[in-house]
Amino acid sequence: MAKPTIANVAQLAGVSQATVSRALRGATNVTEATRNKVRQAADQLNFTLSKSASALASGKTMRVILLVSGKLNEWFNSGVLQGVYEELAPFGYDVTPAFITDRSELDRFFSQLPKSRNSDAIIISSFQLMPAMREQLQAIDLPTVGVNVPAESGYFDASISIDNYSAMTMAVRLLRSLGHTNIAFCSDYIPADMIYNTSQRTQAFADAAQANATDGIMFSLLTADAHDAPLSKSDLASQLTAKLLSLPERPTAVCVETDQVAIALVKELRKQQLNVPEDISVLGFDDAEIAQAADLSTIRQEPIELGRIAGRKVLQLLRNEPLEHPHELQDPLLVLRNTTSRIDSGTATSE
Amino acid sequence: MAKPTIANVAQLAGVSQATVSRALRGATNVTEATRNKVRQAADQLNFTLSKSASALASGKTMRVILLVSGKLNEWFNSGVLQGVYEELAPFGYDVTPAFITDRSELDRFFSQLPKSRNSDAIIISSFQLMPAMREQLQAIDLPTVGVNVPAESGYFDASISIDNYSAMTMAVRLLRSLGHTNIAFCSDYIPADMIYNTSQRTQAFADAAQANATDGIMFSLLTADAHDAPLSKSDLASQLTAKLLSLPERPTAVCVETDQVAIALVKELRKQQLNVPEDISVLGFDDAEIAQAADLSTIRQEPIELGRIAGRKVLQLLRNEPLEHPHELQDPLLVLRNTTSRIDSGTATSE
DNA sequence: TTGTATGCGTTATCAT
DNA sequence: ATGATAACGCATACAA
Repeated sequence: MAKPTIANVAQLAGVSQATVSRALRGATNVTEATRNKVRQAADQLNFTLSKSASALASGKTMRVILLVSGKLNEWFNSGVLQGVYEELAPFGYDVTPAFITDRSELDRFFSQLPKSRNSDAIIISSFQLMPAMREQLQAIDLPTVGVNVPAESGYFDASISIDNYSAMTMAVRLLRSLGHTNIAFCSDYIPADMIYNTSQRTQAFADAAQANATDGIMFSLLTADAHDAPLSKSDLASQLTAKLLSLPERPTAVCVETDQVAIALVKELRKQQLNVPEDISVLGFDDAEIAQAADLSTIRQEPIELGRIAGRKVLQLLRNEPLEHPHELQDPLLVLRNTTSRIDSGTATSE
Repeated sequence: MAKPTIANVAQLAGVSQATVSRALRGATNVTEATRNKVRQAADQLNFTLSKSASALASGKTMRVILLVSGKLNEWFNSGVLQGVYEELAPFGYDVTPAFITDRSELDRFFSQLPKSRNSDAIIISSFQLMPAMREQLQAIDLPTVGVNVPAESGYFDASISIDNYSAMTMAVRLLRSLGHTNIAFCSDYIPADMIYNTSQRTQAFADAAQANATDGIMFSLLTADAHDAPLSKSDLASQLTAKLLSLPERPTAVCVETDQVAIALVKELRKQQLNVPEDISVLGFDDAEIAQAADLSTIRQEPIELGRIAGRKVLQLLRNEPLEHPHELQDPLLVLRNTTSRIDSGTATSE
């Protein structure tokens, strides 16, 4: 038989279509006896329910969209996907990933979003909230949960984000207690219409600097210059190194927005005859696999866990369960490895 | 309006439902004038076609399943996903990832596979062909393309795989021409019912060894012992190091099945006072991001490209286009960095 | 080129 | 607990 339908199963089992439907979906009001009959018949015919037909009839698509900024194979994004999948798959939900890398795609996606009846919920990861998005976001009647999004509630039904502010505060405190009094923060160049949430770290660092400004600590903010094309990590690193070394007083510690850049920076610094961590401490952000391989001290993010939490929130929303804490912040974790150390007093001035 | 249907659009545009359907899907037999009318009406109503309804009516789900072994956030898998997505998304296909980590899941998945009418095609990545799978695979009437699967055709309509044999041959040749005459291959422990295709590399190395056995080169195969739980990479590395150093004659070069393990091995070797690459060369496999960060010489695999090729094959299959070369092998690329070097004659004997 | 009518495979409402 | 039947929203064969 080419493609058995529910009718075939019903006939073979000697019951009605409705009963087959009920039996196969595990509805309560079916005798175990008939349920077994039906199951047997279904097995025999190699039958499974058609998701499309179910979706059409029930209004539930059993799919949730995961929209990420940047490519699907990026460390953070693929981790979130994994986490989301882990939570949703057991309940029969498919997760449909979508990714967006530039502004025009973003606009197009969001302008279509409110119309879409092709998923039951949508998870949005690591997007800055652009004005244009806000309207669209509110126009969606689907459950919407954010991952690593600005915590301003009202746009997402729920969200889970890394607490960047707490992270940078911890970082600054750590470096201070290691004796560092001249700390820099390196951020990648971020175009104005870009979408990543990482720029929040810059702000968080600035705030932390502000909070510690009184006790004579020096802070500097280093950013790569704008370019047409995105810089390679090593070009970026050498540019940042140059800026670092041309400061009036060379910092003894550097926070870097991303492990990748941090590692490139360490390489570049060593090339310039600066010892890491003896002469200068470097602290990354993420704790991706490479951080471990490179023995980089870093602030850990856990994308899989974020994805799981997001997945669970989706499930609750879908069941109309009230969320105790719709918007959560996750505390980051400092991972100390081999690129940070106590300041070597005496070496701290200049080269 | 809650959820506009095609009927609403038809009414607003003053045409029939059929015309709306045709216009919106870009069928040829529609006047540009009416198409515009329809588009306008659709925009105004915030209407998009329901995938479920389309799928039901047309028999095309516009989705393709990507099944991978191991987690979605693994380097290889997420790369393949990205590549597949890049090719399929522009044509309106959703890609639905699914992953499988153990044998029982695999059995369940494959036993359900033939029945499923929930996707138009299926891409299967990095699975060893188990006997049980073969039947199921043949029972599927969906287009099926494999990524990094054994090249035995007949089970997949198309496939694209890394040429492991060629890779290992290249690796052995390279090491030989660097003067190495005692070469080892390190593989992770792979349970008998496991699914990864990487074990093929072991075989390929054995074959390459065979082919070069005549001219006095020594080969050894090192495998981690079986354990209940999978070993951590560093535990694995220290175990392999121990085996390596307890060989009658210590090899001067080692191929390692995976970058991750290779890097851990390098660390362990250095801890044991062996200089890499001066005393011993290490060659990884994959060229994941960590390989670059760790300056590891390695054999490059390009998962994104593999995914793209698989995606294109799916598209062709879906269009019933004949494939010139349904089953392709991709030549690997040697990437020389800082863990391989010419043998230091004289140091080559023992520690 | 456009309209009419039917069917796609389920779920859900209402009976029984 | 089970059965009959009307949606669900669209695509397509056929007619005009």
